[in-house]
Amino acid sequence: MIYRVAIPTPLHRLFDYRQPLNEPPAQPGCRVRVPFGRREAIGILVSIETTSEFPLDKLKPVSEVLDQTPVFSDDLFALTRWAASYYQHPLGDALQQALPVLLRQGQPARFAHQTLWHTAPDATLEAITARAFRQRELLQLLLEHPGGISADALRAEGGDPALLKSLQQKGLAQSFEHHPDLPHADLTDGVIREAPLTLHDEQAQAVEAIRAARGFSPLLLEGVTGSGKTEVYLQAIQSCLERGQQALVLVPEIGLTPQTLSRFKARFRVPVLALHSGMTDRQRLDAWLWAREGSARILIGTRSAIFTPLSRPGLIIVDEEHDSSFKQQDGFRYHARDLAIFRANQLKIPVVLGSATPSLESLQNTRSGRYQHLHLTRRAGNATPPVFKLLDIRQQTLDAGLSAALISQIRSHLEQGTQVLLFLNRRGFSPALICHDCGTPVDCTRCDARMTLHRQPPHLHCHHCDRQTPIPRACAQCGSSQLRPAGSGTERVEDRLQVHFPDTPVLRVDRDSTQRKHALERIMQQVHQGEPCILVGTQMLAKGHHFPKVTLVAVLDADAGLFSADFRGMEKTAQLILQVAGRAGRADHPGEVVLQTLHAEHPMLNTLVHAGYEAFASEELRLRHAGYLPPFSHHALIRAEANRQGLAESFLISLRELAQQQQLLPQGVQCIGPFPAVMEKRAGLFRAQMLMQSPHRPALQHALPLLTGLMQAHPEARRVRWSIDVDPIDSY
DNA sequence: AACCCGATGTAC
DNA sequence: TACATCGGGTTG
Repeated sequence: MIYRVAIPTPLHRLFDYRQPLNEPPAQPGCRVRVPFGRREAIGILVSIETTSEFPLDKLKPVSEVLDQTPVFSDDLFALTRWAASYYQHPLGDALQQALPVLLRQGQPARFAHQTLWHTAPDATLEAITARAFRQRELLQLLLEHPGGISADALRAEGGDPALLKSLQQKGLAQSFEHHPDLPHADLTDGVIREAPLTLHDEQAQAVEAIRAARGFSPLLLEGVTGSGKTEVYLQAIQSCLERGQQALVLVPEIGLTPQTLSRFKARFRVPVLALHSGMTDRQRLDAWLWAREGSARILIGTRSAIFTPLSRPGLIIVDEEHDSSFKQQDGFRYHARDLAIFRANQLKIPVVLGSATPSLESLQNTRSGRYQHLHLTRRAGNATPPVFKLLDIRQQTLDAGLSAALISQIRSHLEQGTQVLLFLNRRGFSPALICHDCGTPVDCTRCDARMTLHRQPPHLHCHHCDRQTPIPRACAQCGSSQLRPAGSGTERVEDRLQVHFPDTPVLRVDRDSTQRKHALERIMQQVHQGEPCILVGTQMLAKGHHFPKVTLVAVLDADAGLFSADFRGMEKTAQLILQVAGRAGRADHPGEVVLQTLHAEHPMLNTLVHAGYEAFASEELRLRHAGYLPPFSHHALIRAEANRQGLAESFLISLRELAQQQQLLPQGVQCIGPFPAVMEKRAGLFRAQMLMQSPHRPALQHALPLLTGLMQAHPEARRVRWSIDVDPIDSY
């Protein structure tokens, strides 16, 4: 028998091994330890063959089969294999990434075992002489913990675990292996702990539609901020739990706030488990095992949680489905939302995509009838929607990005005793440091980019490659000492606001100000006390948190994404603006949203703020259709990078020529480019890209492995690093 | 990718 | 002479 094994390497092929002697055949989906070159690797057994293309006498035997039962169930195996093929990623690497870290490292697929100690059934304190008072102390502690206690916990309570052996020899203490209990495993009285909220009409209809869904049913839940999407999720999950099934909830990277988790835990008695980056590898493996055995009933996690095994799957929810963090941006570039659709189809269960600002892809899927469209247009609790205003800043002098009109508006809101939120998606003090005598900016030596000036602490920082340098005292070009900051980031806005409003706290929220542990928590605590304050921040502010006392939201640079080279720029801008706007005002305080813009007549901005997201999306879809852009065509972006200029581009030109000579591109598959990346040099590498486009997804899918084959065999591939991004969401 | 090998460059 | 760096090759 020959084992065909997928090994985590960048190689797009599998490797054959001999079955170890005197061992029963292993099942596909099991991990195997194999010799690989001069090292060992852990691979996944993909199939068992009777023949090999490779000379039989050169096959090495598998060193060890690591699993009795496969770590890949049939459905997860199929999902991951499909994803590897769809995203043109080597199977071995894709399979590895679908597993928890400890399983990748070859640890057994078992729960953590802890050795606990307890007393023997008839042990009493009198059995120990008063002279052995340390042993008596220890026995006393054991008697206080009839359920068992670990050696470490004994030490923490002042006992000496070294004496456990003596107690054991006297027959007074015993050790046992403990498999940790699943948290919140309280199933005595049904699944509900806390009564559900009363639904308004639209919510009730949405819950009903999800409950009525049978088999594979994709639903798009489009609900404005504050319309109660989460309550819809909770009640849909309730039905799923009552049928004895499990629910998988995917959230964006920053979306997994403790509040979200505690809301699920407060509602249900069933075990709710989170899967996120803050957990230890052991915690993640335990959660994976609990999900697989079916005892974890609700799984909430980010992108990679789509690969969680479920024994009784009933419902998948993707919250904030438009969020780009569902797409992995390097290596195995899968989109968790799209894999969620695949998985729901495979498992024949409903999948709910929820968002206030759905992606155009999902909206188009509702139009074509593939997804059912559910709407929540009303805000819960009579909250009024915010009022939008485009603030024309043409010919206005700006003070660190703030117009005089905005400053006076901030003042009037603060005087009413409410809070203000300013959004600027640019951290640091200023995005450039420019010589006032000769006009030369300080550039990053490794990127085609300006260095960003930071003042807290003072240094220059390249946001593209992370290079940091001290602030130069003179211009490298002309020697002048007149280096001045140009433009403003959050630090500078914070500074100027503090000058304008010396008596009001100005709280900056960005990656820099929240690096220290609990820094963000502390800021949030201050905001929630409700005193007037000004929040200044990047997109960190736009997600997750709600600020009921904020009555004014201002987007300082609404034009930032308006004219980007990326055709998705407008969509992303609209989603971000509405997301930020949604932070403001609840119930009694109607919110006001001010967008500072140089393009107050911009048709799309006007459609967005005056007619709403659906109207905006219709218009944007019309433009995409006219331009043969996604979702009306499908893209795969071939990226290449090399350490010398021109190499990456010539590699792609050669690829294109080879593909055309060999007629590898089916009818309708168009090749656009190659062209240098928008920022050609980044982190010392010169980058180029070529776009493959087709109105017909299968045609594109047919061409991609052929292109991959060409690139792998290409002699230049030694000097050029290439990758394929299927369904890219940003070019760069 | 991780690892090896051989050729060439360079610090001492 | 010892070592670092680069290009090229291999993985069953």
